[in-house]
Amino acid sequence: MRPREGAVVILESMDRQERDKDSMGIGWQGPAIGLMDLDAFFASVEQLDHPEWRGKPVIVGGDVERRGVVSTASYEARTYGVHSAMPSYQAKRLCPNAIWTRGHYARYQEMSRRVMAIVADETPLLEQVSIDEAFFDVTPGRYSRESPIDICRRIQARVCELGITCSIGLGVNKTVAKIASEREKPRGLTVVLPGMEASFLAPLPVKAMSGIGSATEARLTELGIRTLGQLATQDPQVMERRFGVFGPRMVERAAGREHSLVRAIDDTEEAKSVSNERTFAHDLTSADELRAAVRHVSGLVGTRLRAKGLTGTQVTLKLKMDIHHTHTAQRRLAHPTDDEHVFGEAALGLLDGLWNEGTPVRLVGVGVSGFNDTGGEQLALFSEDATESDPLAEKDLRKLSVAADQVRERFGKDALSYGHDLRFRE
DNA sequence: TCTGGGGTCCTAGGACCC
DNA sequence: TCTGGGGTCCTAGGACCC
Repeated sequence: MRPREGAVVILESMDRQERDKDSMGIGWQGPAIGLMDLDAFFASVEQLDHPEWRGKPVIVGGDVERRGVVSTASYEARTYGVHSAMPSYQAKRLCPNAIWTRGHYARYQEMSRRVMAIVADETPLLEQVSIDEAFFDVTPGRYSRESPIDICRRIQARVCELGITCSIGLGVNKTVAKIASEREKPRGLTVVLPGMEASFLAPLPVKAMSGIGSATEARLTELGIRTLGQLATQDPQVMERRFGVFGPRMVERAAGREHSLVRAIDDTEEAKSVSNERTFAHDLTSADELRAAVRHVSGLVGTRLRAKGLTGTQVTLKLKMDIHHTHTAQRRLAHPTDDEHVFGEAALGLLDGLWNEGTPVRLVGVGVSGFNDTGGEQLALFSEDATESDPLAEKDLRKLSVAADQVRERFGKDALSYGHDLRFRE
């Protein structure tokens, strides 16, 4: 796959001569931050792996029957109006002929690692922000004297060789780079030259800036603030009273005055929490079903904790009754654990406080956090909980969990299930 | 036949301590 | 005749991101 011709958009007012000077790497003043975003990433990998799907609408997402949503739509599917986070039933209506797949996450991760390795090879300082996005620092003179624009072009060309494409935004800070990357997609390179950030940002709606979602957008609209230009002229103190620490930061970022640091992060950085959740095709209403679901989801979390070598002391139970009503409860454990028999029982203990028998539940989530904590030892003195006060039984149950991991590892994740797994329909 | 699943960060209120 | 105020920790919920 070749980079598209003519997709470079340089937002500036320099004349030709100035631009040539920049190509030699001496024209860029100040920091140069890039944001690389893979184009329709999951769908593109599917099209790479299934040549017969190329040029056709492909949707990676959940089943209609399971109340799923679209994860990624290929550009062909987008022409029908399909986009990420759209309920699958809507997408199916808009584009009945689309090719559907639930996705292959391990494969996306593998491709992601190869892309990130390319970026890391071009500049030593990168901050991976998700599976398909990374900031990188190409400030002239810091790691190389080369033009930042040339480095971006080369990253795009090398990613293309993998069979997928990316878009890049380049500017003096992260806010500008991120918004620029969305300007021209797919395969775009949008450069906001130093000094141009205020005029680049000013006409854009506030929601274009990451960190401003629909709730903040609504509150800003109430104040008559619709564009980043308007946001940039607000009194930081007034904004702090209304929006907390985020207020003044919004103003700085909207004005293009943010000073960003690219923090070296890769995907091996330790997570702060591990959680799984399941939405059910049909709401759960009985205590039996619900308890079985909590145990099942706890098992998913336990397997991942053990694979990552993490033990935590904080367990969270999450129940979603309907789209607007979600409740969570947390409990601290006596000792760090990675065993669902321990934290799963604690999660079941939280159930009583959150749920009244008969209330329909559409989603059950279980999370474990507190990975650098030794646990609430003192509190354990008062624990009546059998699994917590009988260390021998606890150890035996963990052996069972590890054995189950190994069976699933060898024979597939459906090879083994506990009795409670059969008590509800996922 | 009406919106997933994986995360992070911030805030507000209550408990508790001094 | 009586309840301030600061600090810290914990918990629940909300906003946001991809």
